Amino acid sequence: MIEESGCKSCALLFKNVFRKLSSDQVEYLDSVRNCIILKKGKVLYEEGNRITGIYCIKSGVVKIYKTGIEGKEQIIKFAKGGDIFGYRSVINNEPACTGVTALEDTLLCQIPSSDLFKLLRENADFALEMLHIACKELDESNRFITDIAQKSVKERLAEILLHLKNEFGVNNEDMINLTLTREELANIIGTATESVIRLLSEFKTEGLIEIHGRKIKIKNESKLKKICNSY
Amino acid sequence: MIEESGCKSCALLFKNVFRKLSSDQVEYLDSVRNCIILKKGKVLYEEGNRITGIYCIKSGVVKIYKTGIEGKEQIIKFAKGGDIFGYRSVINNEPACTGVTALEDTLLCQIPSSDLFKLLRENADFALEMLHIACKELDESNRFITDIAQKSVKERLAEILLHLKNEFGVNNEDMINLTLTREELANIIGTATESVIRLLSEFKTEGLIEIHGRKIKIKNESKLKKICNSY
DNA sequence: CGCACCGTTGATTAAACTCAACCTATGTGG
DNA sequence: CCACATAGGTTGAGTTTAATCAACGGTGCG
Repeated sequence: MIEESGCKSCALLFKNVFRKLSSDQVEYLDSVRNCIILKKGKVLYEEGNRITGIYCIKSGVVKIYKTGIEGKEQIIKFAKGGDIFGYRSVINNEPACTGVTALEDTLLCQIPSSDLFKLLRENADFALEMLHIACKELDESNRFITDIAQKSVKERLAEILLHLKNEFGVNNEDMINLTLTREELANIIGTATESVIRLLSEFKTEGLIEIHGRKIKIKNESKLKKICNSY
Repeated sequence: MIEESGCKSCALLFKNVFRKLSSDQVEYLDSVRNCIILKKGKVLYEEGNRITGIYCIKSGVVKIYKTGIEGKEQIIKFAKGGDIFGYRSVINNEPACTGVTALEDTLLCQIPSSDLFKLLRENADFALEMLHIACKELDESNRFITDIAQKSVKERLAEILLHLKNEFGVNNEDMINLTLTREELANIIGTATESVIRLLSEFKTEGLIEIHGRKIKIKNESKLKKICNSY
């Protein structure tokens, strides 16, 4: 299962932030990283923990969330194969401002902070690429603010379904390749679980989606797009 | 009014991102920057515009906002003396994802993109500092998401008043040093203008704040903090 | 003067939350 | 193997919150 052949032969190397590293640097990365297997449902770290490096996902999916009023979870984003996370806390040398939990069995590598800084200092292209990623996330967060502040729950749910399809794709039955509980869906768009349930069944009644347990298939994408008012 | 003595003698140089530059680099910065005076109410750029460099504020305040449903403005943040903005679009080489308008007469410098990249490439400390700033903003945006998603309008208004006091300070009469219209306040917290008006007068009735036109004084900070459930 | 913008208030409506009950599947310990 | 607990899902009723619509007053400016 864990064919740990090293970063050099990692299929994701050429797509992710580390593609800017020299081959010597990739070898260095290989020598300092730690591999972690995180079983579905397991917590990698909690908000407020000190973390000692950034994480890079080889396979699987995690949710990244903040804990708000009375412990209510607010999902900020997901990370999947090739994505890095945890860099905000490392760069700013602060405790984690989010918690991370696996949604599927997940294989990840940790790169210790000091080694990350070493690489950032000796490779300007790599540093620029990191900056790139941070700016991209910033953009996404700002869009999200606008959406939550201005759209109705219904519009947001339609949008998040389209977004999940886009980000995770579909399986051979056209089902979105990420299964979330109703509560998790609610914790993305910032609403109550019951509201998600009611709206999902409304979408289903209108023939926009198909539901099989936690698997969702989008049947009428253009109508969903009309509902969400953007995308 | 515009004592343009150059970056080297800019009082803000030692507080902002450029403090990591060498003195040669500061001189270079000085030679490539463009100075802009932006009168109160004037638009610097609109969402979707191509911008040719990043901006650094010498004095004044601008609001940075996205345009959402039916043109409704969503204020993402403010920028004041020493702050930089516009770097997201420059770094990612994309059209501006926000608009910028002066809330007061504002003096700013523009640093052309190519010169920014030159400095980022030749000075790792500077690049790290930029990364730092981006990560800090990312953190703020994520907190904001959680707030908007989970808090009531009342809680959010209380919070933003405390936040504005913190960020802009108060004048000799204890009034918050930033004057916004009721609509602008609504466009920060994502609500209707009328709701802001009603809640402000409620806070006033309860003796939490004092209102003189657009000037607001916080009279009972601890009670406001209780209302906003954090801070 | 008259227009435009801002602020305010009241009445009404609509959206979404909360609470409560109940059902199902799954897993656990006796 | 059964009894029970737990977690997730669903539905209905009632309530709360906040948006919308409408009217109106004040202020400043060309």
